[in-house]
Amino acid sequence: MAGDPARNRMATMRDIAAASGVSRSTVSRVLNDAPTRVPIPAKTRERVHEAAQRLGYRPNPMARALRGAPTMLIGVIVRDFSDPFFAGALEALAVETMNNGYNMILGHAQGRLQEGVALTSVLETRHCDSIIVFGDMQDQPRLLADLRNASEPVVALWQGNSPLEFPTVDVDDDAGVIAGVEHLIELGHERIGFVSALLPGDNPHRRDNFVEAMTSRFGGLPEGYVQGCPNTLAGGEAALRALFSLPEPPTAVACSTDLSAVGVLHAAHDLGRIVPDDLSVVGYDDLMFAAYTVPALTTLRMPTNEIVAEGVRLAVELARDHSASRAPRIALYEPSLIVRQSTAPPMQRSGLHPLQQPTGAATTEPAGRT
Amino acid sequence: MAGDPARNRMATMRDIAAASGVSRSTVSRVLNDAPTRVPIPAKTRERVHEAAQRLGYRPNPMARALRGAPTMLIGVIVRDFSDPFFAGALEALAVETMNNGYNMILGHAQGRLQEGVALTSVLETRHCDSIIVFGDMQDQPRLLADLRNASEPVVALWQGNSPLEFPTVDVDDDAGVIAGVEHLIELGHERIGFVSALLPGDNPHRRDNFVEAMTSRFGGLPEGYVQGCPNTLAGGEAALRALFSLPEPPTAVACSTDLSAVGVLHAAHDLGRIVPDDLSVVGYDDLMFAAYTVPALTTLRMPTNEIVAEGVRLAVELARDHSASRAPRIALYEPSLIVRQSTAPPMQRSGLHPLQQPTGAATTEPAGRT
DNA sequence: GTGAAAGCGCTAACAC
DNA sequence: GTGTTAGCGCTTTCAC
Repeated sequence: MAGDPARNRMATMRDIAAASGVSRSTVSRVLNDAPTRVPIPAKTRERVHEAAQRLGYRPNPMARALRGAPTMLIGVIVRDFSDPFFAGALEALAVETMNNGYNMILGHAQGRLQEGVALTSVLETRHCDSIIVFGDMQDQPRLLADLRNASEPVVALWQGNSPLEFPTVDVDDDAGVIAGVEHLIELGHERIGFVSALLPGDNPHRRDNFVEAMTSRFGGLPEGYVQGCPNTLAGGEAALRALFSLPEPPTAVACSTDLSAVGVLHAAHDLGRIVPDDLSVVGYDDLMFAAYTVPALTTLRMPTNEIVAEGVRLAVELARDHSASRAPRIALYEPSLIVRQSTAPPMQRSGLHPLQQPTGAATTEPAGRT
Repeated sequence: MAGDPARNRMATMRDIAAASGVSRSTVSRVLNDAPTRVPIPAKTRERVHEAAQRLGYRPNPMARALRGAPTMLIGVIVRDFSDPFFAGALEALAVETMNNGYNMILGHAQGRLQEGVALTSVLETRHCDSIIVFGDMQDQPRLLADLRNASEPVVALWQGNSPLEFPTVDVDDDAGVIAGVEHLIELGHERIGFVSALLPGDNPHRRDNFVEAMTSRFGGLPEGYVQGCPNTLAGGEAALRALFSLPEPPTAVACSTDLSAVGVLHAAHDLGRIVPDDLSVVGYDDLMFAAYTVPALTTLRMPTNEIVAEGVRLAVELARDHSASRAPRIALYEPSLIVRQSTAPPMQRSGLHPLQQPTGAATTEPAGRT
């Protein structure tokens, strides 16, 4: 009665060995196509495979891992994926890890925790072959320290301008911000404001690039032209209201994220300003929604898939090749400007005080089907 | 020379035993606070703990799992999280699993594969204590069959109207659709169209509810008033264009997702229709962006956090209590209507052919700060 | 050509 | 009070 494997138990090599009349080692050799000095006869292989098939055998990854085999798991630590940009990048990551035969195990570094999170509370690391850190973690010193000491290789994506501690893949924010500003300048704008949506823990890298670009171009920047805000729709909204309450508001606004840019568009609409006639807006990220805002948003698109692919490639390489260099280094990818309907030359009414009402009738956007 | 543990190796119980002069079993007992007949003296415990601390000991989860201990991993199979709704729900899931002391391991059911995906290619299941399926998987029969046969308990969230095969938590779509339609009817609308954005593999549940509600209310529905489309911004856009090319277009449109509703708003704007004056729009999902569309979208909000919490609770319960019932059953949660600025009473110009140009000057939305 | 045996790190039943 | 031992499922020498 206790002869065959209990109905509920997963078939093991022992079961196959019993069923096919060979020993466990032979089963292992056959199933793994292990190199063997003298070939195992086809008949034996046949029997083993048949039994494995019939019993629905699947190797136990835990037992393999215990013997040092890779778990084929990549740990991903994410700071905050309510951010729609990260949500999109995360999907790319899921697909890419799968294409490499890995699964993704997700840890969530909730920013709210006071003292800082320990790695082990975010991710049971010893499951993973390597770790990908996703987003800026500068306000999680404890976590970073744990990562530094982790035995698994760590790869960082979109680390902002955190100090370079791991092999890193990121977007070239200098080039992106400059491309956005250049675009506005070419259109004839000079009074260009900046909405600096701060990701939690992020240093204002994009903002600094903006200030530098404007300073080197125009020799300076009016007081109040850079507005910091949280990276939310409401944040962008508030920032635009602040910009428009300046004595001489900008004719164009560059935003450090599309999320804040959508808030800016909304606020402009509320204030009765027509985009792009009264105000040009440039975003950053090219979220899915950017093409469908009213009007469609001019923005910077990062090569997200390439960045993610390179990150996964690195993570896999470091996991496989224990001797590969884990030295901090960075690979940068260029964003590209996507021009849509939210940018146009400034209207010629330089003398007009910006807080005066704009002309009464709103003009309809050009339909612009893409 | 080979005395102390190799520099690079993770400390094991054997090391602690050696360092503190006790046996491995004692170490295990102390570290796990195992119930013991005769108490272990505080001094011994002290020594063991100290050694563990000093050596940076952390238990090897693989070894534990091999002995049947839970892995504290919940597998999550997601069909498509480019859908912003799923992205949001996924974050709730990540937080909730962490709050329960679990990590989430993510598998992505890529719809593109011809034959259908096998569970094992999506998720190395034997890592997980239980599995949560996220979204409708009807077009993945192979995957569903594997799930049915899986030894881990399976919980389904947002399964649409797939046949009930697992313990399931979902939103009450009947109530949601009816609430949306009732709202439009109360405003005075009678010509109400429906944009049925189809999630991949989804049967048109929300659509059927709509048709039923309208039929029972008005005795029928004009030809072409239900437009199917893919669940994308472009899909919603195309659907609205189709509705407006009907001889008698609707004065209001209910959409089965916010994503399509944003496309509808965009298309209305392109067509020179003012929302809500010329057209009322109701969405479904209350995406983060819904409050910031132009104009802000009236929509249905699901109690996402509650649904997710219940799903995780179930998954954890089934993982812990092997004898708990895994019988298919469903828990439904009610969505609630969020009224914003995209709905209003229809304009009184019933005779006007809807393809005539609307009045020339666009009227500015009421600012409506919330 | 194949089997026996050891051991990965941990736990639990059973000694002493 | 604590140590010994066996075994979770698998791989891998080594022996026959």
